[in-house]
Amino acid sequence: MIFHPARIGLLNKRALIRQLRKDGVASRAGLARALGMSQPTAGKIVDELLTQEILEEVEGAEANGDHATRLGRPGRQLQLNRSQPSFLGIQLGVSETRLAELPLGACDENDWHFSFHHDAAAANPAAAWEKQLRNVAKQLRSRKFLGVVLSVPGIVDESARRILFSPNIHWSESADLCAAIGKVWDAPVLLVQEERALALGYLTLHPDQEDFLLADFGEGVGGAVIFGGKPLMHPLPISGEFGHTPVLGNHRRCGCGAVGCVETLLSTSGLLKSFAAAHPRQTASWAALQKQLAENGVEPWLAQSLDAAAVALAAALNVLGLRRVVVTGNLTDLPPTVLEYFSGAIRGGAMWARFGEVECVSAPRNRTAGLVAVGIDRLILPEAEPKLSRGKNAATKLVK
Amino acid sequence: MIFHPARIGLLNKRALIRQLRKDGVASRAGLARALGMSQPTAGKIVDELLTQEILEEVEGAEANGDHATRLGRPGRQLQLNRSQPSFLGIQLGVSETRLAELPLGACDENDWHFSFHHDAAAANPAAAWEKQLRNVAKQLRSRKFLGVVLSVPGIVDESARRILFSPNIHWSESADLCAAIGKVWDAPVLLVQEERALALGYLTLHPDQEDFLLADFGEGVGGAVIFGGKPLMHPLPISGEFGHTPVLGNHRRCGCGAVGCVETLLSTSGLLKSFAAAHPRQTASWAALQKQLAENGVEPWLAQSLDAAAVALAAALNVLGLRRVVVTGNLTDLPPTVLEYFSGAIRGGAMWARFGEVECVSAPRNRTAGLVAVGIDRLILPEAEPKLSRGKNAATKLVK
DNA sequence: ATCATTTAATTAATAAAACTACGAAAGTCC
DNA sequence: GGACTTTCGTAGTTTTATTAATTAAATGAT
Repeated sequence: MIFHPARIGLLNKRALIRQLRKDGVASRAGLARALGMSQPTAGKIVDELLTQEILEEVEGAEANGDHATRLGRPGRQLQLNRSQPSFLGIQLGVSETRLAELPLGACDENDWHFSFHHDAAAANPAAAWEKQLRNVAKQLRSRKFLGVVLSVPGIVDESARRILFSPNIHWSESADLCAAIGKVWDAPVLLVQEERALALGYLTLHPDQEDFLLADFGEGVGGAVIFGGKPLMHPLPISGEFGHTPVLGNHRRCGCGAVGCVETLLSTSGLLKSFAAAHPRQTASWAALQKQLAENGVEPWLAQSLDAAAVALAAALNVLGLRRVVVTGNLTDLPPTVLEYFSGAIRGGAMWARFGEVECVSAPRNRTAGLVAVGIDRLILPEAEPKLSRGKNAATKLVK
Repeated sequence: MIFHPARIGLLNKRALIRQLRKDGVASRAGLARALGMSQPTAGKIVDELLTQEILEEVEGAEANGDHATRLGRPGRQLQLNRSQPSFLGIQLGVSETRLAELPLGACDENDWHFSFHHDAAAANPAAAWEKQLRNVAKQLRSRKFLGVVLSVPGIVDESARRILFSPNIHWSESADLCAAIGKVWDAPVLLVQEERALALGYLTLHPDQEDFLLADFGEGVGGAVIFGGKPLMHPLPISGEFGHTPVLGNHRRCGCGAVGCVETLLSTSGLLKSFAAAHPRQTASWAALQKQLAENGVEPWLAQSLDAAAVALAAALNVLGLRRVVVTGNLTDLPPTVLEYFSGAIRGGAMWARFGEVECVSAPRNRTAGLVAVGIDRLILPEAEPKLSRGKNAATKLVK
């Protein structure tokens, strides 16, 4: 990326919004201080964002943060616009799609306003899906959005907005869901890999934690890395996929086509399968599993699976130089001893544990916050368009 | 990092030098084209770098690259200064230290001009080392360098210039080697983790390959990641350490304090140990190992070790979204079947192998090129000094 | 109640860096 | 030798952020 003056304004604007997302509420002066820019600059950016209705002034708010002062003229506090929905968030689940109208600021809670079940038996599931979308569209208060953000599990090419591989929602691979959404709502459509959205959601709610690996356990097992406060982006449309690391000695077939993946052991169905194998007489239900583990602690079959996943995670931590794992999904829904064991196993393999603390925390899934973060990053602040800069000189020359 | 006009010039200068390192030789116009900047800008930057003697004009050279044209006024070709050494490179090995005077451009070959063995038995090994440095200094043609770059194996805090942990050169941990160098040569001293230097060296010689994981096998086992043409930098002073990922079922003690690390299986000594265990009657020498493998192919004991390392690497590839592994060190010194087996094992665990090509190539170690790359990046172009920008406003305020 | 103090926000002038446009220089091709 | 093409440098413009100075709005002491 080449920098010219016309571009750097955007970068500072981006930094300011990011800071404001961290602080929640801040004044022009506070932002300037935190970012190391001059007050006139911060003021000018804020004014611009106010006219765009991306920010709004907040009345009764007091300055928070370290620099809380009582003296002097009080700053006019600012926040990301909460008064109106800016984005439409859509979560494509395995059997269900959920939708929510999302304002730019403050979506701590995971309240999805609409949902419908998929009709996988339909002749054309994608068409049926689009029809249900239209149905929802009628019920929405707002017609117009800054953008629509769709989160999808599996392997996703976010820039090309294509679903490359989705073992549990196969029908979504051939369908161009973004195009379908574009037909229903007249707004730019963004596609996000699900775990990346979860990681960004965690980041929004814990803005101080700028480096971690999020590991999500559900129908599948996957993850995402936040590195320096930003999602680790990748040359390939694949990343965070520790769940498809093979476990030596494990021979279960995985949905991805390989054999022995971590996912076959620790996905919901994988856990139940192992549970059933270890306790043939019990009903292999999630409730029974919870009860069994609550009574007996981490049984050997589970310990082995956790050890294997921990090695894959530790390998990633060691290579990336991270020290924090955030666990979401089904593992957080089992007795706490399970997560304790898992934490210990990760620490055992993470090299940094020999020098300092390695943390492994559990967290609820925070999709909405993540979807908003994606929308802000990619729509409000169209950061890098290297084509634009490069194309102007290089491309025309080449054509010629 | 906050951007103001005074800063962005550096970024473009950095981009230009990087491009020139890629191309080897290029004209002002060619650089402007490649980088998408205007010709006046490129010209101005080049002029500045010429007066600093970082670049030099080259006489008889023809334009190379895709855009080779015969028409029009021929461009004056430029290259990184080769006519005089700019950096002093020092490689701290286990038993030996090697030194080389390095020009900015063109150090394809690994010719080290000076070397000496360590006196580990000395009462004060660090002082003995410094003395030997002085000895070398007398023999050097050049007294004055832009900088001295020291590469060290182990765990290194590059910004603090401290060696935190070096299992094979323990005496280096307590000694402040950079300070010692600073006493001998009056120039800024940079510290680089060895594998990172190797990775940067590979990048210099293969500038088109911007994303890969380098895995080095020697006295220890370690690696480094190049991500988007830059070394993946890390919040912790630790990264690339796939060698210290535990292998389930392996109980060898590792120099790092843990048990079962990959390194205990695939370091030179680890390989010989396994070889000896598998063939008690043979002499456990490297030559014997080579011979045995050349005759018998990859034996089961080796296959197991390679499989384990491959899983750790695959986990990292999957999480990072990479598709290329560059192998250096002792593994490249064994019969080719070994690397073939290893490649296959990595492909088996790398998820991208199900969708496209995963490459695993071997390469010689290229330290000198890496040391130069480090010197250029950190000395000639002092990129990010967030303190500077931030401190001016924030710090003074706080003090006050 | 008034005034000094402190912090916030705005305005004006300055500096840095990149861009476009134009023209001179230095080759090739006919 | 002239037409053409490409390179390189100069001049003037634009964008952006900075510093310095000014106005605004609160607290606290006399």
